[in-house]
Amino acid sequence: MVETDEDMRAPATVEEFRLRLAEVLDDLPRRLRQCADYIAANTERIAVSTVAELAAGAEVPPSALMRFCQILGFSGFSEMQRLFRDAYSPGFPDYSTRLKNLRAGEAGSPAALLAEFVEAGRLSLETLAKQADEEALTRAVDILAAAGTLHLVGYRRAFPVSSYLAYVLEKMAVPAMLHGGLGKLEHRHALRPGDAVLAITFAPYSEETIQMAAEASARGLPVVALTDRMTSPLVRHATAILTVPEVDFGAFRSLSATIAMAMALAVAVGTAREVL
Amino acid sequence: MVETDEDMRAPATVEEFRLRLAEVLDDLPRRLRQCADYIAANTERIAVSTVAELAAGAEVPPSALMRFCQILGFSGFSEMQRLFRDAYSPGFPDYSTRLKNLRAGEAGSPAALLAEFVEAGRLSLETLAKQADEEALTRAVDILAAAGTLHLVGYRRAFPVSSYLAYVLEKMAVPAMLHGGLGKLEHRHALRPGDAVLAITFAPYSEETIQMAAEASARGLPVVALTDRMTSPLVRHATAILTVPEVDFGAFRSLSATIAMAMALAVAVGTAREVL
DNA sequence: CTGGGCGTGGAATATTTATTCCACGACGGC
DNA sequence: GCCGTCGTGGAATAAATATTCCACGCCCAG
Repeated sequence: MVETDEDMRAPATVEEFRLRLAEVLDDLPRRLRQCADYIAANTERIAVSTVAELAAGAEVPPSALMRFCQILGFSGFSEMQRLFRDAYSPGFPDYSTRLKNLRAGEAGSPAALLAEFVEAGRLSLETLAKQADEEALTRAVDILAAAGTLHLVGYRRAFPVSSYLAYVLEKMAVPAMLHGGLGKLEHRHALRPGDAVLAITFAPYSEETIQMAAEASARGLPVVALTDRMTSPLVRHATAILTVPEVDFGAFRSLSATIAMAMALAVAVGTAREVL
Repeated sequence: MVETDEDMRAPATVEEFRLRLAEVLDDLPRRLRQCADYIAANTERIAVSTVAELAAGAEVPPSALMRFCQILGFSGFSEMQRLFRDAYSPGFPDYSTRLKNLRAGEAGSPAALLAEFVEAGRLSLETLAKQADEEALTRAVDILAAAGTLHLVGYRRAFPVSSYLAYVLEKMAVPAMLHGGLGKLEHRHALRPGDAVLAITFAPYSEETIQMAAEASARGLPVVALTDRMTSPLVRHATAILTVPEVDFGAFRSLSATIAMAMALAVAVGTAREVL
């Protein structure tokens, strides 16, 4: 029973545990690697889970997780768990308590800011869930699924959303073209018959986006608008209108709801097109 | 089997649990009273202890504690424990499974998809609030506030985040340079002494981002990593590490938590710099 | 006192959970 | 292309843990 190249003693603190984890990470076979990843991402759950639960989370059989514990230097899962159970400090039982705690820090502290953004995002999502216009969404999907190339238009704050859409659509093999953002390039001539435009803008609305939408609608191309309210200047040019309620924190917008909407749109369009 | 004067259903939340506890406290025989006292004082240990351990703590035999659980309305200790384990970290282990089914099941009406993305975002944000590392966040802010130009590195999925950061930082008059994303330009030579790098990447990690971080750290520049887990290859090059838990489904990631973190970072850095 | 009900502890049992073990299969070196 | 090694998953087993059950004794009412 030689201790080949493995460290014999088990980590005694959570910190040691992390180090050990990083240490072994590189040369680990597939399944054990999965364990390491999952455990690293969910360390806090070790204390309150069973082998079976963690193994399921990591998508490995329990025996793999068992071996993993041993490689880390523990005699088995129980020993590893004991480490985390002992170190278990009540943490923060539930979301609202924790949020209060974060906010309580001096105003403007990074943690307090984080709390505000998290809350803003959550509120936005909740509102979106309540008041989403399903009909408009379905219409938008139909339009985009039927079109040739999709033109994604979004400047400034909307650019992160449109660029993400471009990425996701590409993954789904949907032809899409990203306009706006960096190079201020004029792609107007790229609009071709059969194409559709997905225009994204929020107050204060960007002129370029509105013009693009206007141009497309003048040429008879369908325009899907993703914007903040029904009074948006985009509305007059749009064939389908999706509004997302976004709660701002100061001048800063969380984008959570917008991205959720954009993703739903993208995936729906992607699957609809696959079928065709 | 009459339910004399006892409430039949078990508490469903920690709050309900506390109420129930206070409610029964008064008329309780000696041993059960001891249980109640001990449990009230050590509620947080329930999630990570065995019946025997808690019983020992309360100085009662296990069977007494057992009866106590039942009086509270639970079927037994296990059920009570489950309440606290779930409260500690809400189960999204089965979440990715849910999304898989959604795709496989061909179900996805656009509205259903939207609901899923909303839920994923909400979950991500809550988890972020619970397990954010305040210390690391503060460190990251200090580093970035003290630096010259900030280099934002994020390809693919991370690009929306870094581009949003670029936008916000510009608004706050913080000198920042956006790398990666579209033009595949090599900006490596742009790194200058006194600068700092904010690198963003998630599994599967993009090679370019890691190289950039490596380069910076080799030159002695501080690197802040915004990534998904502690096993990220970015970790070895980073001066400060921020991890965000994001419910993730192939290419479809809600990004809510990531953006919340990024925004908090940007605003904190912006205000810190103003003061200087 | 004395009988009945209730609280009690501990021992027996059921159940869950961890851990070991081994046969199979892939992979790489010879 | 064969053999040895190593990774793997699942089934068998061991251990821990929860849960039930019952006999005893205290206390109070009659």
